[in-house]
Amino acid sequence: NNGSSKGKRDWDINDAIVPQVADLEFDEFSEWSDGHVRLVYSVHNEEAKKHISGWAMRNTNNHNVNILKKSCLGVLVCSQHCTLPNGTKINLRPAICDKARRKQEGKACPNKSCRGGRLEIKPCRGHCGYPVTHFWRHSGNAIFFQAKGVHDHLRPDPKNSSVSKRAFGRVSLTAGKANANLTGSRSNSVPKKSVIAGLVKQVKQQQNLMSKVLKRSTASQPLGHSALEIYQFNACGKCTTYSHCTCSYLEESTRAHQLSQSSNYMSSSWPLAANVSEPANCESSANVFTVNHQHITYNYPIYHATPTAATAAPSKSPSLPYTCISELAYQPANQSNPSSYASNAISNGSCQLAYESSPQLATPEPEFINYSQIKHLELGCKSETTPTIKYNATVETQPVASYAEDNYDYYYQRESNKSDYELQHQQQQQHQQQQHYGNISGGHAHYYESANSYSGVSYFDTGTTAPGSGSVNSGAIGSGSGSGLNPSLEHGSYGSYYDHYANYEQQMAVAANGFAVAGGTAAAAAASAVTAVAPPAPTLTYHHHHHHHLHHSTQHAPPQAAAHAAH
DNA sequence: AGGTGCGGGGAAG
DNA sequence: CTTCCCCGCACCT
Repeated sequence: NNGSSKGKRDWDINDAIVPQVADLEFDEFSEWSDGHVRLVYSVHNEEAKKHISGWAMRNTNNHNVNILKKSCLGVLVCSQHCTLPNGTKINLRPAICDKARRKQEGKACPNKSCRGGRLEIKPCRGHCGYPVTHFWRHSGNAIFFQAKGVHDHLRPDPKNSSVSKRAFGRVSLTAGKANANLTGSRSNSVPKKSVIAGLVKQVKQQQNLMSKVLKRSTASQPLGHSALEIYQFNACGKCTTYSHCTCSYLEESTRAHQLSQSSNYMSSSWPLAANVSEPANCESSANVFTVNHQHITYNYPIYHATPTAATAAPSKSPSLPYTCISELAYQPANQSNPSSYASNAISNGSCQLAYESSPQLATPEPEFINYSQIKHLELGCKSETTPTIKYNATVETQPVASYAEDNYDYYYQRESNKSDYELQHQQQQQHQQQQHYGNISGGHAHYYESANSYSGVSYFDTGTTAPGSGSVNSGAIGSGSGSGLNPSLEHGSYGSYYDHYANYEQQMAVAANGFAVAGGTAAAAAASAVTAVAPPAPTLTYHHHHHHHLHHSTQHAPPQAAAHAAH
């Protein structure tokens, strides 16, 4: 379904209304989705239900119960960047749990031939210098997935890989068979393991201290890299901030990126590297970090994906790569050839998205935007000057379906990323006389087991544009969990699983009634169904202290919702 | 023990 | 005031 089903992906995770997706059009689960991907899974998709990813994604609290946001933790690499016998690099999956991850850091490199290497996090900065983020949203019979950013690191090995086991399996630094093996093999060069252990301990303590002291300032930079350093690795070298970097991004760029990254990863490699100095340059395709510029589009998708927008979207030439929205807005679609991205990448200053350089783990973008409210942003990015968006936008303002950019499929249809990356990975492996390690190649399907009884669904809309939404109004709450469209979707034990957002959607549908019709019968049905309810316009608010939920001035969605909103 | 998600609360801008 | 992230908790595997 690469690029094919048009309209299918004409949505953004933040849209008030996400399109309904026919059962037949659900995507196959993508464990390694990379790049700007939007996928729609069935609510019956076990992996999707678990929000699984091959990447080490950790939950980041965005105080939006309707959209789960996760950010990439990167990979664990050897501080010495040693090479395994098979020619690959240490590339382990960081533990999701903070505590566990902390324990991982500083551990001895599991590579027997490595001398003194220790594991350290190579943070993901694939999204404008920030970690790649994944968003999950349950709606109707579908689970919407959206990824932002392109991982600037290799795929981590599965947790149960041999290397991983050696690294983390009950092996302490001072004792244990595996460790004994490791240190034994290099004992001739390394004086005493106790020394290593001591060093590691030191490092760990230092890290702890650092994290204590510096806390937020280093939060997103576990290794204590300055914003400048990050910049050097992610910005184009021309722009003073990410905000200003207008390097564009193409599908093809991913490949280039991945490949170059791979090689770079092999040779130089941050964070250890003393050659951190080499600033990425847009023009230089050779430069690993050049491609790291996913920009504004991530945060302010060009699309306003309402059913209408989706269908009514005029088909502009899918020529432009990822660029600042402003560029997209202003540049004529003149290059249908992705390979030209390099040259295209240099446009400067048009985008002024003001991502502050403050280190943050998660992406700086607004968590939940009613894009109907921020149409203008498409031109202004997140400009400092522009008062920007108000996230407490209300339904009063109608979504505008007129500015849909149909470059979407081109931009966001990133199914190819996967193969791109695999390509890269493969190449790397072949490049080094690939031996075994079948488990880290694309070979294995999912190293997560599917559980039938998973009940941890949190992000669920009964809304969408799905028809037969008799339960829409009261639905999404508790038991029924919505119109029987998803019988298997139980709301588990987490009390807060139901969707106000759904209601919001409904109301948006009402508000947008006029144009929603174009969305098709389904949408229309939903819209009209809701119309009957005619709920007061809910306010999408993000400032109710930390409870960024939808607040409905009144409830047509009684108890739970009320309780929830009561926060 | 680790993965996952929720949500409080502090901190920064 | 808004936004972000750390951290602890609860629950699950």
